[in-house]
Amino acid sequence: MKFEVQSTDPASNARAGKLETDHGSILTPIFMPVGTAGTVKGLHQKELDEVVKAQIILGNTYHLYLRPGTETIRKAGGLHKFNGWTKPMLTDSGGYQVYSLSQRRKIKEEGVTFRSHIDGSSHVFTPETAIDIQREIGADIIMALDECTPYPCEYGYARKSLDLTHRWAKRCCDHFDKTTGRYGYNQTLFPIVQGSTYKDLRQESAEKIAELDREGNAIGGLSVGEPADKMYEVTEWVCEILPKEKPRYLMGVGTPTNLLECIALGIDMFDCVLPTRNARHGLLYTSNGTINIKNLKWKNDFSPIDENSTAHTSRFYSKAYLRHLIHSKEILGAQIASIHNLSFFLWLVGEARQHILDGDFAEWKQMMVQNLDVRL
RNA sequence: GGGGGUGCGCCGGAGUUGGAGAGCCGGGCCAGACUGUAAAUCUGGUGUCUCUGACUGAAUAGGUUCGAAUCCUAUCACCCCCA
Repeated sequence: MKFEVQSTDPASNARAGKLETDHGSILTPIFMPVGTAGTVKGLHQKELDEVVKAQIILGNTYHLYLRPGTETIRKAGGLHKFNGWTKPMLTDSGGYQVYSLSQRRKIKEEGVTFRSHIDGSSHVFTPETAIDIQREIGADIIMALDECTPYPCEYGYARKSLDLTHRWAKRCCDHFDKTTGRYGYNQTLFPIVQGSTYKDLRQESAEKIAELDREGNAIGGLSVGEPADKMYEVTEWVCEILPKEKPRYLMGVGTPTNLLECIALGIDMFDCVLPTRNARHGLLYTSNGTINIKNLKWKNDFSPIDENSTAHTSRFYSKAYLRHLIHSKEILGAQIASIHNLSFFLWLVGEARQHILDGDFAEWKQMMVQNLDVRL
């Protein structure tokens, strides 16, 4: 993998870059649609590529391991072959499930034991098996196993958890370096900064993670319920320490405003379920604000969903029709709304990149942020 | 035309066989939530008002009774059977 910072914004820490993988290059800053189970819910790969213009998508180790199972993905020839997405992919390690499925897991030094949410069976994920499984899934960028801590998190627990995450990160790196990709292209491993909302822990973590000297670094444990200002503050502490010449990935973030604020702090990569999940639940993002398309006020509004959208479906179909589809729980509604939101997110980071290249990102961001959180 | 039955919430169902319903379940509807996806999910609201409390309410109009959704009479609507 190669990463190059192409331009830096004069008035902030925002940068535009290019990340090259064996499945193609990624122009940053970038938003990565989440496709947990090997699919970005509701979209064909063709739509993801040609309409949404996604450059890289996510998969999830825990979910793919449980279903369809590692063996099936190996037999398919890797996840790219299995789902037909030929561009770059990234897999999360299962570290987020340590947080989201906290009722169903036990953490030990060796690793995490999950009780499957599908059939209740027990499965042990260690740093080593997390790497092995991700080698078999075959994403271009794979993640270290970490513990994503909740918010709020007591200092004592955050301290203990952070030390474990660091030991796991080291084991992930060691195991990664002893193994190779099985499908003939390169993979790269990103370790993850943790430390909850504590400055000393975050700074220590950023230093330790940077010392591992991988090709890119991630920030985890944010967007778990803390106020947005706290998220920005932590991101700022960490970005000051993580090397500038390597990509910085802020995991699980976020809203359009979150994206712009964190790009300004020096983040290059984002992923989040918000655009797809909220789309299915009827919340649409536009440059003028958000729309709850289920609201009565759109019942007879036959204007386009978003005349400024890059997606033809959002210019073609009306608000009233989409409202009807979502209300009726019609599959097409989820599809149109998901295409809409993802198109907007990809448009937004593309615009951000262009404004960084043009040198007026900071002003543009200030203007955009005024409207993004308005409820239309 | 004759006989029998049933009527309460926006809809469907349950329940109430003289003793305190603004009241059960589901749906609909109206809102809200959602951030490395156990999520096409979850939460709340859904008679009226001057709203920490009141008022009205069991098809409609009367009647019996201390007390009626429940019993009686008439009317209306719907369903079933017979002609």
